[in-house]
Amino acid sequence: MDLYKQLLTYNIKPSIQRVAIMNYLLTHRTHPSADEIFLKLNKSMPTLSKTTVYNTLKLFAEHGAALMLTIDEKNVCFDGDTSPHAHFLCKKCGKIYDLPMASSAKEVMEMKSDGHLITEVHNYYKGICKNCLKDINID
Amino acid sequence: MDLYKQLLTYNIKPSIQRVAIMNYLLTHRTHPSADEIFLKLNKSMPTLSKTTVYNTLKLFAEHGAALMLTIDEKNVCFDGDTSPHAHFLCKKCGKIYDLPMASSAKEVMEMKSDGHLITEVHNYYKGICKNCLKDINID
DNA sequence: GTGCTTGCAAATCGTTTGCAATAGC
DNA sequence: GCTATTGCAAACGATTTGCAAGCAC
Repeated sequence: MDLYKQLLTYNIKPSIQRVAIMNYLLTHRTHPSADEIFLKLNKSMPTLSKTTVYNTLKLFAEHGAALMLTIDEKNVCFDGDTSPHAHFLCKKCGKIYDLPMASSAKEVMEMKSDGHLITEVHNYYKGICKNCLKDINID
Repeated sequence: MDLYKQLLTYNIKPSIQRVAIMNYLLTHRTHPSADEIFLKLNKSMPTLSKTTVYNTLKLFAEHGAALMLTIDEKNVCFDGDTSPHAHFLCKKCGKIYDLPMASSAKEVMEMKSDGHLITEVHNYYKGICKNCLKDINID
């Protein structure tokens, strides 16, 4: 399995659980919370514990294998896509969408960092998504 | 008192508690959490309740009188400065600093919003602040 | 005196911790 | 066998809720 190697490149020892969680992240680009991942995977892996999901996601984030998003004030969410991109949270339906990151956002910010060492860039946008806008217009 | 009028411009009925909390936000630009505000104000207002602090901050955020920041995964923080600017969280000392927002970040993003209606822009940066960097270099 | 605001106590819920059982080299 | 990983149950802590008392116009 390919995910095995991929975890190793991040210096993460692969285990059944870790591979399953990474696989979930990469095949479900919905920016799930730890609880969502647990609930879904628990169906096919009944012995999986919530603790392991939390431990694993934290490990992934620390090793750069996943992004930890704090866009939603209720839950921390996770993203298996670590390439630079922005996120949009719909305040109506709660979905998180990917958006392209403003092209030079990273470079511009390094100039404006005021002497701080920046290691993470998070661009969050909030509002009403196009699907919810549609529903509102119909009303 | 000036804050009285200011709250009214946001359609917020001023009360002793609300004025005190807004005053704290405007005189302490440290991006405090609800709990921090409560602990500080409680000294001079012993009857103030934590519930009121939470209610008030939520009200402020809904009326655009303050920003609700989710940069820190532990606590929601609040900012009385509602002008467009970015935030930097130091992973070592936990302090949140203000940074100028990349000049055209807002405009660029409206072009790239993919049909969603954007009402809030949050630019978060994380890393090590210049003061903590200094300490590390001395070691 | 009606409606909004406050404040207390309890509940909620996402997340973390302690620790024993287990798996992998 | 030793070390890292897992999983359960309990703890934790930030935030919310229910509701009664207080305040303002």
